[in-house]
Amino acid sequence: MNEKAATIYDIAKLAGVNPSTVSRALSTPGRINAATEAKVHAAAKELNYRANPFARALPTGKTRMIALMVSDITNPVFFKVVRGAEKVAAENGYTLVVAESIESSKVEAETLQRILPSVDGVIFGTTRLSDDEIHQANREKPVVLINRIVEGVADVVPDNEPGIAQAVAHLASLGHKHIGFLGGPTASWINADRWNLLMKHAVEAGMTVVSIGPNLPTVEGGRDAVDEVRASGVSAIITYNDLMGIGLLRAVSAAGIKVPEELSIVGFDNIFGSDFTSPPLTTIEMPLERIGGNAVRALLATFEAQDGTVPHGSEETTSLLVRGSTTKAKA
Amino acid sequence: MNEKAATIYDIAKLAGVNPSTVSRALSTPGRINAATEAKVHAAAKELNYRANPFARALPTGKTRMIALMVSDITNPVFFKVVRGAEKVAAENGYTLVVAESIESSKVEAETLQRILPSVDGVIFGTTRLSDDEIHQANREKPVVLINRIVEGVADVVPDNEPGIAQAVAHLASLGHKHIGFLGGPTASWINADRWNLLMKHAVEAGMTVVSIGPNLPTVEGGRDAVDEVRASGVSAIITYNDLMGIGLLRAVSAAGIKVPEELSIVGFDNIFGSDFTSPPLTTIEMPLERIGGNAVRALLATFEAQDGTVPHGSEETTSLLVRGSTTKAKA
DNA sequence: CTGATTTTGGCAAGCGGTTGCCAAACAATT
DNA sequence: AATTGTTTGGCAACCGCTTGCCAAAATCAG
Repeated sequence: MNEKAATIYDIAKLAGVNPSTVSRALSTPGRINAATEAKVHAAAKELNYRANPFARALPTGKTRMIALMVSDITNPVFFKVVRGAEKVAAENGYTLVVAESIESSKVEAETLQRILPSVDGVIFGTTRLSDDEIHQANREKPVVLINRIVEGVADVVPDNEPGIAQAVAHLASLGHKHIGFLGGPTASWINADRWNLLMKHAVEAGMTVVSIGPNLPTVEGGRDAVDEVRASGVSAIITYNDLMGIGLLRAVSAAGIKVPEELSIVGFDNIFGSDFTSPPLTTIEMPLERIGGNAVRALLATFEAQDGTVPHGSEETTSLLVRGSTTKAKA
Repeated sequence: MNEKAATIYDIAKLAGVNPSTVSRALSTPGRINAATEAKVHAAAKELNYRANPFARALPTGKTRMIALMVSDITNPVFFKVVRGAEKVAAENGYTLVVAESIESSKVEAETLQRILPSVDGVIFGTTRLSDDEIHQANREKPVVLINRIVEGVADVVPDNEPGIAQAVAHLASLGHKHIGFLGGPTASWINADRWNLLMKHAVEAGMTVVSIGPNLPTVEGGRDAVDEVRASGVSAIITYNDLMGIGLLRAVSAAGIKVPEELSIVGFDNIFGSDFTSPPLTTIEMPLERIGGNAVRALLATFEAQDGTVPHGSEETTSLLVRGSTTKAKA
């Protein structure tokens, strides 16, 4: 429980050199004589030395830790994002701190305050923070936003358009004329983006499209939309996310409406479990793991960039994944 | 991006006192005069002071960070564990670092080495590490194990027995005589525990029980068991976890076997999505969120305990959650 | 009102690294 | 061989906070 870790002073003594030499041998390869360097490394190995990250962080200000803030860690959308981020962070010798804001901007702000001093930068999953608060954070430490665009702040947002275009084309080819969009959080940038793109493509395809909700972006939110969906008379509906799609699918089936024969449903994200339903949910896939990884890469890039430029967007894209919840519109 | 944070020296200057007084005012309430303390607090507020956690960690050795190691962060079993742990950690002013070992003991050992110096203690979700490696880690920093018991190391393991007893009783009351257990990782302590308890209770209930697999503890692992399950002739099967249960349910249905009429299936854990299937999976519920929270509490307790005692077990228990995947055995 | 006791707050030494500066040692140049 | 240029590695200050020690100030007893 209490083996005291070796310090550079221990190594210095063992190797018969000055602590500063040890420091340089370990963190500035080439700065000192190769033979001395080898001797120091040998001593370090022998003592099973691992640098105290705090002692290192003090003078340099660099902690090699990155925070990833998510609104709800039990939301499966984040699983793969976290994995992708964790993987890239570890590859680069960084440690990822995952924090949850429990869908509350107050908690999020507090957590941010608690964590900010400990990390070199922050990635916001879906944040509830205002643009101002984000700018404020960005003034202290580099920030990367996932699925949101704020002027002057780095972001990673995949292109929603291909997936939506494909989904619309898919529904059009199945004869759907009047479709719906079950909306999620109105404050959400991505919700607006998806809705706007859907309108654009639906109109271009000669369909009419209506907005339903907005509801909570959860299974319950989907379930609660069944009356409104039914009342709207649409033959197909695209939901803000899979959670809502799954909730809707299950509630609608329970109400005796056949999916997909009487109602086609398209989700968004391809989360874990979206293929567990009967029928399995047709969905627009987001490359979540790559998004998480790219967010970390973007953050690391801002660490390098002394010119203050911030990376934007992403080469990532979305695409339709046709499963069982869509079929021909009833004649 | 670069606003330099205020230090206790800035506060000291503003409040007209010595830095050490500031330090005491902030971290040892009552140590100094109430008026002075108030003055310091006012100054701190004004400068928007937040202590540099690294500077604090250096002399004290306490980082107020806890690591939670999980084998696979995309495994839904961990979502709630992480949430519970994060919540309790935050409540106590600790920051949770979640690390993933990608189901590899090599990665796990490396990650552990990287993280250990930064944290006050470690919680192992399902670890692949050997008892020796765990003891080694426990020698450096306090360790808490979830779902595993190792001599001399603190653990949080809920009682599997009630849930299994209830599941057996449930199946017995439905007329099942010959049941199966689809096993997961053989090296897993909890897999053995579940199997042993199942044998005990099945025998007591006058049933026969066979072990099938072991397979991977994933949806694929469940899917791959369909032939063996079919060959075994069991009328009901309990799977090591829900992932396997879901995989089996879907594969078996796809093969034309009706669930639950021809085969009853009981999962384990009640993970996210286990109610998405048709029929929804009957499962033995684990109080995952509480387990995560209790693991953190256990760790915090060892921080306090100077006598080196380690907490064991948990008041948490398991219970059967009957949904749609179980019914009467065919006559 | 004086001596003893308790409060209060300053001083300074760390915690374990990093790094600018400099001198000694060595190599290269004429 | 003398001079200039490079390496190499030691010294010491510093990062921001904590804490043991001590003296001055305030409080309490007698």
